[in-house]
Amino acid sequence: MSPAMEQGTPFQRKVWAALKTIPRGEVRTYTQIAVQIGHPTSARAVANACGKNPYAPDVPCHRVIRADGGLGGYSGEGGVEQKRALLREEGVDVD
DNA sequence: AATCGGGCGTACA
DNA sequence: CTGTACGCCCGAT
Repeated sequence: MSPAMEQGTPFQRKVWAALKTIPRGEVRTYTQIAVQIGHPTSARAVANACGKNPYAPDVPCHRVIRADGGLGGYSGEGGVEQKRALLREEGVDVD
């Protein structure tokens, strides 16, 4: 495990765990993740957790999109641009 | 399509 | 500990 992961908040750990369960080539919405970790109303908090996750591919935050089908954003390098590229490589149609 | 308010966890003063 | 500001949001006007 990465050392950075040991410092995350309890909420963040749940989010990361959920993100890791996303199969390659598929995407999940922030709301879905929120529900999966037991916080159905904390979609925004989930997004916040992801944004504070400048971590390695251990946590595929790029596989998380908005509920309306949009990509949302990306705090990682390359911004939403990189996010889109990754999804497209995994077989996700982002147009 | 654009705008508004609700709702949630974290960081900081 | 209380209050304020913020974010990769969401659903309803």
